[in-house]
Amino acid sequence: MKLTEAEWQIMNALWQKHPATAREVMDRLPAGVNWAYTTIKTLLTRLVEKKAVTEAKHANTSVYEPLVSQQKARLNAFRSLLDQAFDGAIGPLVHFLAEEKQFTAKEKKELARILESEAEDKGE
Amino acid sequence: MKLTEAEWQIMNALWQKHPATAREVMDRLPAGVNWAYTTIKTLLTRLVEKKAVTEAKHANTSVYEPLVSQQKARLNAFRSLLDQAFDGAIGPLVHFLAEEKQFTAKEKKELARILESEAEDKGE
DNA sequence: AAGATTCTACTACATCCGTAGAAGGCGCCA
DNA sequence: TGGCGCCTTCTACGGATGTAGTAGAATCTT
Repeated sequence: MKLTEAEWQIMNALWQKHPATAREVMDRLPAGVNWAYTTIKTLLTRLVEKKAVTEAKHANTSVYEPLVSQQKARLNAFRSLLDQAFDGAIGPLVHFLAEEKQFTAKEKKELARILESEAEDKGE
Repeated sequence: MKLTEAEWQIMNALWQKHPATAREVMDRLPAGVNWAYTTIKTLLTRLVEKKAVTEAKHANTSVYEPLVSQQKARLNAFRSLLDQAFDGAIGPLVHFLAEEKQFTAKEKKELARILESEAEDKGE
């Protein structure tokens, strides 16, 4: 289940609170994304076809609900990135993050801390 | 500079060793990617247009060289993922990784260790 | 030097993606 | 009851992407 960029916008809005109507989704899109209402509808329809979302009618209005969890979608996206850009392994990503000045020491420390504690929990 | 999936394959092969000819790139594509020679050429041409790669002629054969470093491309991809799927912040990614059972404790520990040491180096 | 091999440039084409307009249906308000 | 406004479904369309064929030029091979 690969989402396109535009579809991510929709899903992000939908995950925020659902079920939701197309108009609600529209209102929750980030400022700067000024799509026509029908654009949202088109995207939602495509997402329904893709089985990423369900559609239910209430009176004459469709109400949408995510079928794919945010966690799952994130995992897919993360894996794809790993496969595509980091040889499919966490090692190279780690390396990259370590090299990367773009992230603050604080961010890195936080990441490290959480991962560390997680690792402890599971015991090696 | 956004690379498409197919383009990543080419770039990955090119970063491995360069300059390289189209045929060399072809030979280095992962098993399972069995594209026609002309497909590779098309992709390389598009990458040249995008200025992600340079092309130089040696006799009648083109030799290609990446113009965009792997590090840079990775950063772009990583940032895109962050923006698209993780609210543009490292925090949610951290959370996600922590939740995610998909990664072994070992991987997490490694990630943690490297990030930790990096953070130390820079001092907070 | 002729045939085989390999390149290159160009063209092609189906599908996907972003983005939306048009036209018709339904409920609400004056 | 005639609009007004919102909803729906269908259709569209240009540009990006994946994937490759063709034809002619250059080069190697014997």
